[in-house]
Amino acid sequence: MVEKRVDDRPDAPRNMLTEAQHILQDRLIQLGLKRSSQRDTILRVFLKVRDHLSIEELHTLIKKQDAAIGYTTVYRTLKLFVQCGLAAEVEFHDGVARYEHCLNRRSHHHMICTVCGDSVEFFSREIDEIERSIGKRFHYVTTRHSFQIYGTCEACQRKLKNTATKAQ
Amino acid sequence: MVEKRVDDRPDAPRNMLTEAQHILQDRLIQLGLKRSSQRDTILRVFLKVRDHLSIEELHTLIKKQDAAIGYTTVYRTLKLFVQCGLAAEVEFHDGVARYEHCLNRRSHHHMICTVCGDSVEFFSREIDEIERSIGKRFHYVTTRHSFQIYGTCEACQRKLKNTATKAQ
DNA sequence: ATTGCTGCAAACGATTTGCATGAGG
DNA sequence: CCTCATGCAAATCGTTTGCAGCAAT
Repeated sequence: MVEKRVDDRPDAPRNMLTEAQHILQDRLIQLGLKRSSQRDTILRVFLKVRDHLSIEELHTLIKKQDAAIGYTTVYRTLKLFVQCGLAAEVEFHDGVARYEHCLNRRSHHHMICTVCGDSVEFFSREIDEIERSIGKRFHYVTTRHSFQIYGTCEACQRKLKNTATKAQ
Repeated sequence: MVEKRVDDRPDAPRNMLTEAQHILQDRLIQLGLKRSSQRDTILRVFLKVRDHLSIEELHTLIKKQDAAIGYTTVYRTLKLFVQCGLAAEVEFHDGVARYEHCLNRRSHHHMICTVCGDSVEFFSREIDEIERSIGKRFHYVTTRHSFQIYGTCEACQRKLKNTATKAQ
């Protein structure tokens, strides 16, 4: 439940790391904070991974680069990345925080299988428009929204059907 | 932070309680479970309240009817209500579970002020349509979705502006 | 030098569970 | 009677915090 696709394809360009490092660096200075080798390592690993990882999953990957990095640091650093606009929390609403990087990433949403936990990404322009118009109607300054669809994926539907045959 | 509007208006009809009691009763039998005075009391209080309450808020209200009812029972009972289709969990993503009743209740969503925690309900037919079409496209059997908008309400915008005047 | 960062262990807060007892059918 | 429901206290789990020592500027 830990290995995730690592991205070495052209659409996760080498220079995304550089870009992210600059953003982080600038933001650290703005906030009066400091660089650290741990933050560098965590950023590097985080950017290599596609999709959303829990802190635990991330920590497992990070320890392969530097076994000394602790759980707490990963928590703290991911929060920092969110502040810097490098990461976004994904709300799967299953009791664990998940993060994905949001650099060069279109706004998207997730549909989650409640049986196996798998998920697919989808895009929807309407949703952004709804945020805008509802915010306007009720005089809210909106900052973000959260949208996810829950259901059962094709594979799990099949599995459930097979299990159900004798029960029927 | 506990008192909530209690509904004695015509659109929360007397017989909603009766209807809910029947649904609960039927479902209990289906599941091989039993009635109890606690479950009755919790249902009665729960239905009287509009909007979404945390377990803590609910427990406070419930204790006024029967001081002996424990925290745990409220947790367990609300889960049961969800199973029975009487309640739905509201996902505000602030670390506490909130429930609202979903009897005779149009599907709706929430926009939440991240400063004061206040929220407004809104309706959107498009969202239901998006669930349907995305589910179809990826061959998911969808069961529900979760959508909320986060931002700052009008009152908090004013307050923030006032606080900012000297900082500027 | 000063201040922020780290890792560990302990604290935390919401929720869940184990268990002895009580109530419902 | 048998089974489920209850209330309490203890356990759990993800996350946060306090703190002493280390690292960055």
